[in-house]
Amino acid sequence: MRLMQNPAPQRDSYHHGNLPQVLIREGAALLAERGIDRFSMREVARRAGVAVAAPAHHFGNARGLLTAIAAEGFGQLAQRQATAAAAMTDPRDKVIARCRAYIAICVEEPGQALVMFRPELVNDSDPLFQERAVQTFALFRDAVARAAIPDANASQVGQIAKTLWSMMHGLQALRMITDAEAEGLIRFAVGAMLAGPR
Amino acid sequence: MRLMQNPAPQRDSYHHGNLPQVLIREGAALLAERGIDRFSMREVARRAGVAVAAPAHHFGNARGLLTAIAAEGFGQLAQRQATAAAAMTDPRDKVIARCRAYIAICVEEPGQALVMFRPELVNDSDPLFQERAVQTFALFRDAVARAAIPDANASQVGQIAKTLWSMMHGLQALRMITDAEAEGLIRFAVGAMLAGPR
DNA sequence: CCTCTATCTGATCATTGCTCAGATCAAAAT
DNA sequence: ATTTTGATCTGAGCAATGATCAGATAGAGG
Repeated sequence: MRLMQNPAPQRDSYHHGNLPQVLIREGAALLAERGIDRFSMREVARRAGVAVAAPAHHFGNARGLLTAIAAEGFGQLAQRQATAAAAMTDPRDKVIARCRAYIAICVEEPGQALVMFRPELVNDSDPLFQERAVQTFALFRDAVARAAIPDANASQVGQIAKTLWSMMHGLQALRMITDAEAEGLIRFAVGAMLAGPR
Repeated sequence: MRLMQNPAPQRDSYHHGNLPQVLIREGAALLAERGIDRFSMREVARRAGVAVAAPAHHFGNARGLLTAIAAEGFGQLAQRQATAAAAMTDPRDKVIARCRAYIAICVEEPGQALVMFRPELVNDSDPLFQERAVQTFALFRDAVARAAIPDANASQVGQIAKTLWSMMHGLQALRMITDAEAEGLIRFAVGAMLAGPR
Protein backbone atom coordinates (compact mmCIF):
# COMPACT_ATOMS: atom_id res chain seq x y z
CA MET A 1 0.00 0.00 0.00
CA ARG A 2 1.38 3.37 -0.99
CA LEU A 3 0.58 6.64 0.68
CA MET A 4 0.18 9.99 -1.05
CA GLN A 5 2.71 12.47 0.23
CA ASN A 6 2.57 15.52 -2.04
CA PRO A 7 -0.87 15.95 -3.58
CA ALA A 8 -0.03 19.61 -4.51
CA PRO A 9 -1.96 20.32 -7.72
CA GLN A 10 -0.41 23.03 -9.90
CA ARG A 11 -3.71 24.13 -11.43
CA ASP A 12 -6.69 26.09 -10.13
CA SER A 13 -8.84 23.00 -9.98
CA TYR A 14 -7.84 19.41 -9.55
CA HIS A 15 -9.63 18.44 -12.75
CA HIS A 16 -8.20 19.84 -15.92
CA GLY A 17 -11.47 20.17 -17.76
CA ASN A 18 -10.36 19.59 -21.33
CA LEU A 19 -7.32 17.39 -21.04
CA PRO A 20 -7.82 15.06 -24.05
CA GLN A 21 -7.93 17.93 -26.54
CA VAL A 22 -4.98 19.68 -24.93
CA LEU A 23 -2.97 16.45 -25.09
CA ILE A 24 -3.80 16.02 -28.77
CA ARG A 25 -2.70 19.59 -29.48
CA GLU A 26 0.50 19.40 -27.43
CA GLY A 27 1.25 15.96 -28.83
CA ALA A 28 1.01 17.21 -32.40
CA ALA A 29 3.22 20.17 -31.52
CA LEU A 30 5.82 17.89 -29.95
CA LEU A 31 5.77 15.61 -32.99
CA ALA A 32 6.33 18.60 -35.25
CA GLU A 33 9.16 19.79 -33.05
CA ARG A 34 11.02 16.54 -32.35
CA GLY A 35 9.83 13.91 -34.79
CA ILE A 36 8.51 10.50 -33.89
CA ASP A 37 11.70 9.00 -32.50
CA ARG A 38 12.11 11.70 -29.87
CA PHE A 39 8.41 11.92 -29.09
CA SER A 40 7.56 11.20 -25.48
CA MET A 41 4.30 10.78 -23.59
CA ARG A 42 5.91 12.15 -20.45
CA GLU A 43 6.97 15.32 -22.25
CA VAL A 44 3.42 15.78 -23.56
CA ALA A 45 2.09 15.43 -20.02
CA ARG A 46 4.70 17.88 -18.80
CA ARG A 47 3.70 20.48 -21.39
CA ALA A 48 0.05 20.02 -20.54
CA GLY A 49 0.94 20.54 -16.89
CA VAL A 50 -0.43 17.23 -15.66
CA ALA A 51 1.03 14.11 -14.08
CA VAL A 52 2.80 11.62 -16.31
CA ALA A 53 0.06 9.06 -15.84
CA ALA A 54 -2.83 11.36 -16.78
CA PRO A 55 -2.65 10.78 -20.54
CA ALA A 56 -2.87 7.03 -20.05
CA HIS A 57 -6.30 7.42 -18.50
CA HIS A 58 -7.68 8.98 -21.68
CA PHE A 59 -5.70 7.26 -24.40
CA GLY A 60 -4.53 4.00 -22.83
CA ASN A 61 -0.98 4.24 -24.12
CA ALA A 62 1.27 6.17 -26.47
CA ARG A 63 -0.20 4.48 -29.53
CA GLY A 64 -3.64 5.61 -28.43
CA LEU A 65 -2.59 9.25 -28.33
CA LEU A 66 -0.87 9.02 -31.69
CA THR A 67 -4.02 7.46 -33.12
CA ALA A 68 -6.12 10.33 -31.80
CA ILE A 69 -3.70 12.85 -33.29
CA ALA A 70 -3.92 11.08 -36.65
CA ALA A 71 -7.72 10.99 -36.54
CA GLU A 72 -7.75 14.71 -35.81
CA GLY A 73 -5.43 15.22 -38.79
CA PHE A 74 -7.69 13.31 -41.15
CA GLY A 75 -10.60 15.48 -40.10
CA GLN A 76 -8.59 18.57 -40.95
CA LEU A 77 -7.40 17.12 -44.25
CA ALA A 78 -10.93 16.28 -45.37
CA GLN A 79 -12.02 19.80 -44.54
CA ARG A 80 -9.10 21.45 -46.33
CA GLN A 81 -9.62 19.29 -49.39
CA ALA A 82 -13.33 20.09 -49.49
CA THR A 83 -12.63 23.82 -49.26
CA ALA A 84 -9.91 23.69 -51.92
CA ALA A 85 -12.07 21.65 -54.29
CA ALA A 86 -15.09 23.91 -53.81
CA ALA A 87 -13.06 26.84 -55.10
CA MET A 88 -12.69 25.13 -58.48
CA THR A 89 -15.24 24.40 -61.18
CA ASP A 90 -13.44 22.04 -63.55
CA PRO A 91 -13.51 18.45 -62.21
CA ARG A 92 -9.83 18.00 -63.04
CA ASP A 93 -8.94 21.17 -61.18
CA LYS A 94 -10.86 19.84 -58.19
CA VAL A 95 -8.66 16.74 -58.15
CA ILE A 96 -5.56 18.89 -58.46
CA ALA A 97 -6.76 21.10 -55.63
CA ARG A 98 -7.26 18.06 -53.39
CA CYS A 99 -3.73 16.86 -54.15
CA ARG A 100 -2.38 20.29 -53.33
CA ALA A 101 -4.23 20.23 -50.02
CA TYR A 102 -2.60 16.88 -49.21
CA ILE A 103 0.87 18.31 -49.70
CA ALA A 104 -0.10 21.50 -47.90
CA ILE A 105 -1.21 19.76 -44.71
CA CYS A 106 2.05 17.80 -44.61
CA VAL A 107 3.93 21.09 -44.72
CA GLU A 108 1.73 23.14 -42.43
CA GLU A 109 0.76 20.46 -39.91
CA PRO A 110 3.83 18.25 -39.79
CA GLY A 111 2.83 16.82 -36.44
CA GLN A 112 -0.40 15.28 -37.63
CA ALA A 113 1.10 14.30 -40.99
CA LEU A 114 3.81 12.36 -39.20
CA VAL A 115 1.29 9.86 -37.83
CA MET A 116 -1.59 10.05 -40.31
CA PHE A 117 0.16 8.01 -42.96
CA ARG A 118 2.00 5.53 -40.76
CA PRO A 119 -0.24 2.53 -40.26
CA GLU A 120 2.33 0.86 -38.03
CA LEU A 121 2.36 3.73 -35.53
CA VAL A 122 -1.37 3.92 -34.90
CA ASN A 123 -4.11 1.58 -33.83
CA ASP A 124 -5.79 1.22 -37.18
CA SER A 125 -8.73 -0.65 -35.69
CA ASP A 126 -9.72 2.46 -33.75
CA PRO A 127 -13.24 3.32 -34.97
CA LEU A 128 -12.79 7.10 -35.15
CA PHE A 129 -9.44 6.85 -36.92
CA GLN A 130 -10.68 4.26 -39.38
CA GLU A 131 -13.87 6.14 -40.19
CA ARG A 132 -12.06 9.40 -40.87
CA ALA A 133 -9.23 7.84 -42.87
CA VAL A 134 -11.60 5.84 -45.05
CA GLN A 135 -13.95 8.79 -45.48
CA THR A 136 -11.15 11.14 -46.53
CA PHE A 137 -9.89 8.79 -49.20
CA ALA A 138 -13.43 8.05 -50.38
CA LEU A 139 -14.05 11.74 -50.99
CA PHE A 140 -10.87 11.91 -53.05
CA ARG A 141 -11.89 8.88 -55.08
CA ASP A 142 -15.28 10.45 -55.78
CA ALA A 143 -13.53 13.55 -57.08
CA VAL A 144 -11.42 11.35 -59.36
CA ALA A 145 -14.56 9.59 -60.60
CA ARG A 146 -16.08 12.89 -61.66
CA ALA A 147 -12.91 13.90 -63.49
CA ALA A 148 -12.29 10.56 -65.22
CA ILE A 149 -13.31 9.81 -68.79
CA PRO A 150 -17.02 8.93 -68.95
CA ASP A 151 -16.56 5.23 -69.71
CA ALA A 152 -14.13 4.58 -66.86
CA ASN A 153 -15.35 1.83 -64.54
CA ALA A 154 -15.08 1.74 -60.76
CA SER A 155 -11.96 -0.40 -60.86
CA GLN A 156 -10.12 2.04 -63.09
CA VAL A 157 -11.20 4.99 -60.96
CA GLY A 158 -9.96 3.15 -57.88
CA GLN A 159 -6.60 2.51 -59.52
CA ILE A 160 -6.17 6.16 -60.43
CA ALA A 161 -7.18 7.36 -56.98
CA LYS A 162 -4.89 4.92 -55.17
CA THR A 163 -2.00 5.80 -57.44
CA LEU A 164 -2.35 9.55 -56.98
CA TRP A 165 -2.92 9.22 -53.23
CA SER A 166 0.19 7.05 -52.91
CA MET A 167 2.18 9.42 -55.04
CA MET A 168 1.33 12.38 -52.81
CA HIS A 169 2.45 10.39 -49.81
CA GLY A 170 5.67 9.25 -51.40
CA LEU A 171 6.62 12.69 -52.66
CA GLN A 172 6.51 14.21 -49.21
CA ALA A 173 7.69 11.17 -47.22
CA LEU A 174 10.77 10.70 -49.40
CA ARG A 175 11.29 14.46 -49.53
CA MET A 176 11.51 14.30 -53.29
CA ILE A 177 10.01 17.70 -54.03
CA THR A 178 10.29 21.30 -53.02
CA ASP A 179 7.15 23.40 -52.70
CA ALA A 180 8.01 25.06 -56.00
CA GLU A 181 8.16 21.76 -57.87
CA ALA A 182 4.95 20.43 -56.37
CA GLU A 183 2.53 22.32 -58.57
CA GLY A 184 4.00 21.19 -61.86
CA LEU A 185 4.44 17.63 -60.70
CA ILE A 186 0.85 17.37 -59.48
CA ARG A 187 -0.58 18.78 -62.72
CA PHE A 188 1.56 16.42 -64.79
CA ALA A 189 0.66 13.34 -62.76
CA VAL A 190 -3.06 14.08 -62.51
CA GLY A 191 -3.22 14.79 -66.24
CA ALA A 192 -1.34 11.62 -67.14
CA MET A 193 -3.29 9.37 -64.78
CA LEU A 194 -6.69 10.67 -65.86
CA ALA A 195 -5.69 10.19 -69.50
CA GLY A 196 -4.47 6.66 -68.81
CA PRO A 197 -1.98 4.56 -70.84
CA ARG A 198 -2.06 4.85 -74.61
CA MET B 1 37.31 4.83 -11.06
CA ARG B 2 35.38 1.65 -11.85
CA LEU B 3 36.75 -1.87 -11.54
CA MET B 4 35.97 -4.76 -13.85
CA GLN B 5 34.42 -7.63 -11.94
CA ASN B 6 33.12 -10.16 -14.45
CA PRO B 7 35.07 -10.10 -17.70
CA ALA B 8 33.66 -13.57 -18.65
CA PRO B 9 33.38 -13.57 -22.47
CA GLN B 10 30.71 -15.94 -23.86
CA ARG B 11 32.51 -16.55 -27.15
CA ASP B 12 35.57 -18.58 -28.13
CA SER B 13 37.60 -15.46 -28.67
CA TYR B 14 37.30 -12.06 -27.08
CA HIS B 15 37.07 -10.43 -30.47
CA HIS B 16 34.03 -11.24 -32.53
CA GLY B 17 35.71 -11.00 -35.91
CA ASN B 18 32.82 -9.80 -38.04
CA LEU B 19 30.59 -7.88 -35.68
CA PRO B 20 29.46 -4.99 -37.92
CA GLN B 21 27.99 -7.29 -40.56
CA VAL B 22 26.36 -9.51 -37.94
CA LEU B 23 24.78 -6.45 -36.30
CA ILE B 24 23.42 -5.27 -39.65
CA ARG B 25 21.92 -8.70 -40.29
CA GLU B 26 20.44 -9.11 -36.81
CA GLY B 27 19.22 -5.52 -36.83
CA ALA B 28 17.34 -6.03 -40.07
CA ALA B 29 15.84 -9.24 -38.71
CA LEU B 30 14.72 -7.49 -35.54
CA LEU B 31 13.17 -4.65 -37.55
CA ALA B 32 11.26 -7.16 -39.64
CA GLU B 33 10.11 -8.95 -36.51
CA ARG B 34 9.16 -6.05 -34.25
CA GLY B 35 8.93 -2.90 -36.36
CA ILE B 36 10.72 0.33 -35.70
CA ASP B 37 8.99 1.33 -32.48
CA ARG B 38 9.96 -1.86 -30.69
CA PHE B 39 13.43 -1.98 -32.20
CA SER B 40 16.22 -1.93 -29.65
CA MET B 41 19.98 -1.69 -29.89
CA ARG B 42 20.33 -3.75 -26.73
CA GLU B 43 18.27 -6.57 -28.22
CA VAL B 44 20.42 -6.51 -31.35
CA ALA B 45 23.54 -6.79 -29.19
CA ARG B 46 21.95 -9.61 -27.23
CA ARG B 47 21.16 -11.56 -30.40
CA ALA B 48 24.67 -11.04 -31.68
CA GLY B 49 25.96 -12.34 -28.34
CA VAL B 50 27.96 -9.24 -27.45
CA ALA B 51 27.83 -6.61 -24.74
CA VAL B 52 25.24 -3.86 -25.03
CA ALA B 53 27.91 -1.27 -25.69
CA ALA B 54 29.64 -3.12 -28.52
CA PRO B 55 27.42 -1.82 -31.34
CA ALA B 56 28.09 1.78 -30.33
CA HIS B 57 31.76 1.30 -31.08
CA HIS B 58 31.03 0.49 -34.71
CA PHE B 59 27.95 2.58 -35.44
CA GLY B 60 28.03 5.37 -32.87
CA ASN B 61 24.37 5.18 -31.98
CA ALA B 62 21.09 3.59 -32.98
CA ARG B 63 20.67 5.94 -35.92
CA GLY B 64 24.07 4.85 -37.19
CA LEU B 65 23.06 1.19 -37.25
CA LEU B 66 19.74 1.97 -38.94
CA THR B 67 21.63 3.99 -41.55
CA ALA B 68 23.95 1.06 -42.24
CA ILE B 69 20.96 -1.27 -42.58
CA ALA B 70 19.34 1.14 -45.04
CA ALA B 71 22.54 1.44 -47.08
CA GLU B 72 22.76 -2.34 -47.23
CA GLY B 73 19.14 -2.41 -48.42
CA PHE B 74 19.77 0.08 -51.22
CA GLY B 75 22.63 -2.07 -52.44
CA GLN B 76 20.31 -5.05 -52.59
CA LEU B 77 17.55 -3.05 -54.29
CA ALA B 78 19.87 -1.80 -57.00
CA GLN B 79 21.04 -5.34 -57.65
CA ARG B 80 17.52 -6.77 -57.75
CA GLN B 81 16.35 -4.03 -60.08
CA ALA B 82 19.29 -4.55 -62.40
CA THR B 83 18.63 -8.28 -62.57
CA ALA B 84 14.90 -7.80 -63.14
CA ALA B 85 15.46 -5.22 -65.85
CA ALA B 86 18.08 -7.32 -67.61
CA ALA B 87 15.52 -10.09 -68.10
CA MET B 88 13.39 -7.74 -70.25
CA THR B 89 14.04 -6.35 -73.71
CA ASP B 90 11.36 -3.69 -74.14
CA PRO B 91 12.37 -0.43 -72.37
CA ARG B 92 8.92 -0.04 -70.87
CA ASP B 93 9.03 -3.58 -69.51
CA LYS B 94 12.38 -2.74 -67.94
CA VAL B 95 10.77 0.14 -66.04
CA ILE B 96 7.90 -2.10 -64.97
CA ALA B 97 10.37 -4.75 -63.82
CA ARG B 98 12.21 -2.18 -61.69
CA CYS B 99 8.94 -1.08 -60.09
CA ARG B 100 8.09 -4.69 -59.35
CA ALA B 101 11.49 -5.17 -57.72
CA TYR B 102 10.81 -2.16 -55.49
CA ILE B 103 7.58 -3.67 -54.22
CA ALA B 104 9.21 -7.08 -53.95
CA ILE B 105 12.03 -5.95 -51.69
CA CYS B 106 9.52 -4.28 -49.38
CA VAL B 107 7.70 -7.59 -49.06
CA GLU B 108 10.69 -9.90 -48.88
CA GLU B 109 13.08 -7.72 -46.88
CA PRO B 110 10.75 -5.76 -44.60
CA GLY B 111 13.56 -4.97 -42.19
CA GLN B 112 15.64 -3.03 -44.68
CA ALA B 113 12.57 -1.51 -46.32
CA LEU B 114 11.47 -0.11 -42.97
CA VAL B 115 14.47 2.20 -42.81
CA MET B 116 15.41 2.69 -46.47
CA PHE B 117 12.59 5.10 -47.18
CA ARG B 118 12.46 6.99 -43.90
CA PRO B 119 14.78 9.95 -44.17
CA GLU B 120 14.03 10.98 -40.59
CA LEU B 121 15.24 7.68 -39.14
CA VAL B 122 18.65 7.62 -40.78
CA ASN B 123 21.64 9.89 -40.99
CA ASP B 124 21.16 11.01 -44.56
CA SER B 125 24.51 12.73 -44.65
CA ASP B 126 26.25 9.37 -44.26
CA PRO B 127 28.42 8.99 -47.40
CA LEU B 128 27.72 5.31 -48.04
CA PHE B 129 23.99 5.68 -47.53
CA GLN B 130 23.77 8.77 -49.66
CA GLU B 131 25.81 7.30 -52.49
CA ARG B 132 23.75 4.13 -52.67
CA ALA B 133 20.40 5.87 -52.36
CA VAL B 134 21.23 8.41 -55.05
CA GLN B 135 22.74 5.76 -57.29
CA THR B 136 19.72 3.48 -57.01
CA PHE B 137 17.30 6.22 -57.99
CA ALA B 138 19.61 7.41 -60.78
CA LEU B 139 19.55 3.95 -62.34
CA PHE B 140 15.76 4.01 -62.23
CA ARG B 141 15.65 7.43 -63.83
CA ASP B 142 17.94 6.24 -66.62
CA ALA B 143 15.58 3.35 -67.29
CA VAL B 144 12.68 5.81 -67.49
CA ALA B 145 14.69 7.99 -69.91
CA ARG B 146 15.16 5.06 -72.27
CA ALA B 147 11.43 4.24 -72.16
CA ALA B 148 10.16 7.80 -72.54
CA ILE B 149 9.06 9.31 -75.84
CA PRO B 150 12.09 10.44 -77.87
CA ASP B 151 11.52 14.18 -77.48
CA ALA B 152 11.14 14.10 -73.70
CA ASN B 153 13.62 16.40 -71.96
CA ALA B 154 15.53 15.73 -68.75
CA SER B 155 13.02 17.63 -66.64
CA GLN B 156 10.09 15.57 -67.90
CA VAL B 157 12.01 12.34 -67.39
CA GLY B 158 12.82 13.45 -63.86
CA GLN B 159 9.17 14.17 -63.14
CA ILE B 160 8.07 10.77 -64.37
CA ALA B 161 10.78 8.99 -62.40
CA LYS B 162 10.04 10.86 -59.17
CA THR B 163 6.35 10.27 -59.55
CA LEU B 164 6.66 6.53 -60.12
CA TRP B 165 9.27 6.14 -57.36
CA SER B 166 7.01 8.00 -54.93
CA MET B 167 4.03 5.98 -55.98
CA MET B 168 5.81 2.70 -55.27
CA HIS B 169 6.70 3.97 -51.84
CA GLY B 170 3.21 5.22 -51.08
CA LEU B 171 1.51 2.05 -52.22
CA GLN B 172 3.45 -0.11 -49.82
CA ALA B 173 3.77 2.40 -46.95
CA LEU B 174 0.05 3.09 -46.89
CA ARG B 175 -0.69 -0.59 -47.44
CA MET B 176 -2.99 0.28 -50.30
CA ILE B 177 -2.36 -2.79 -52.42
CA THR B 178 -2.23 -6.54 -52.17
CA ASP B 179 0.40 -8.46 -54.10
CA ALA B 180 -2.28 -9.47 -56.59
CA GLU B 181 -3.24 -5.88 -57.36
CA ALA B 182 0.32 -4.68 -57.68
CA GLU B 183 0.97 -5.93 -61.19
CA GLY B 184 -2.06 -4.27 -62.77
CA LEU B 185 -1.52 -1.02 -60.89
CA ILE B 186 2.14 -0.81 -61.90
CA ARG B 187 1.40 -1.47 -65.57
CA PHE B 188 -1.37 1.12 -65.57
CA ALA B 189 0.69 3.80 -63.84
CA VAL B 190 3.86 3.25 -65.88
CA GLY B 191 1.84 3.30 -69.10
CA ALA B 192 0.01 6.47 -68.14
CA MET B 193 3.07 8.32 -66.88
CA LEU B 194 5.18 7.47 -69.91
CA ALA B 195 2.34 8.61 -72.19
CA GLY B 196 1.93 11.85 -70.25
CA PRO B 197 -1.10 14.15 -70.06
CA ARG B 198 -3.20 14.66 -73.17
C1' DC C 1 59.38 -9.29 -26.50
C1' DC C 2 56.97 -4.93 -26.33
C1' DT C 3 54.03 -1.21 -27.72
C1' DC C 4 50.06 0.47 -30.21
C1' DT C 5 45.44 0.43 -31.60
C1' DA C 6 41.01 -1.28 -32.44
C1' DT C 7 37.70 -4.06 -30.26
C1' DC C 8 34.77 -5.47 -26.63
C1' DT C 9 33.12 -5.51 -21.56
C1' DG C 10 30.43 -4.33 -17.44
C1' DA C 11 28.74 -0.52 -14.89
C1' DT C 12 26.32 3.72 -14.45
C1' DC C 13 23.02 7.53 -15.53
C1' DA C 14 19.11 9.91 -17.18
C1' DT C 15 14.92 8.95 -19.40
C1' DT C 16 11.07 6.37 -21.03
C1' DG C 17 6.33 3.60 -21.10
C1' DC C 18 3.43 1.48 -18.24
C1' DT C 19 0.92 0.15 -13.93
C1' DC C 20 -1.02 0.83 -9.42
C1' DA C 21 -3.26 2.47 -5.16
C1' DG C 22 -4.99 6.41 -3.59
C1' DA C 23 -6.64 11.45 -3.74
C1' DT C 24 -9.97 14.70 -5.76
C1' DC C 25 -14.20 16.33 -7.39
C1' DA C 26 -18.55 16.86 -10.14
C1' DA C 27 -22.86 15.03 -10.65
C1' DA C 28 -26.30 11.70 -9.81
C1' DA C 29 -28.91 9.32 -6.30
C1' DT C 30 -31.01 9.24 -1.98
C1' DA D 1 -28.95 18.31 2.19
C1' DT D 2 -26.24 14.31 2.36
C1' DT D 3 -24.34 10.23 0.41
C1' DT D 4 -22.63 7.60 -3.24
C1' DT D 5 -20.78 6.86 -7.50
C1' DG D 6 -17.66 7.15 -11.27
C1' DA D 7 -14.51 9.63 -13.86
C1' DT D 8 -10.35 12.22 -13.46
C1' DC D 9 -5.84 13.04 -11.90
C1' DT D 10 -1.65 12.18 -8.70
C1' DG D 11 2.87 10.41 -7.25
C1' DA D 12 5.58 6.31 -6.76
C1' DG D 13 7.58 2.27 -8.57
C1' DC D 14 9.29 -1.06 -12.12
C1' DA D 15 11.57 -2.90 -16.07
C1' DA D 16 13.76 -1.43 -20.09
C1' DT D 17 16.25 1.71 -23.12
C1' DG D 18 20.20 4.81 -25.35
C1' DA D 19 24.34 6.73 -24.28
C1' DT D 20 28.80 7.07 -22.07
C1' DC D 21 32.86 5.70 -19.47
C1' DA D 22 37.10 3.41 -17.74
C1' DG D 23 39.12 -0.66 -18.16
C1' DA D 24 40.08 -5.47 -20.15
C1' DT D 25 41.55 -8.07 -24.34
C1' DA D 26 43.94 -9.38 -28.37
C1' DG D 27 46.00 -8.95 -32.85
C1' DA D 28 49.49 -6.44 -35.74
C1' DG D 29 53.83 -4.45 -36.37
C1' DG D 30 57.92 -2.53 -34.19
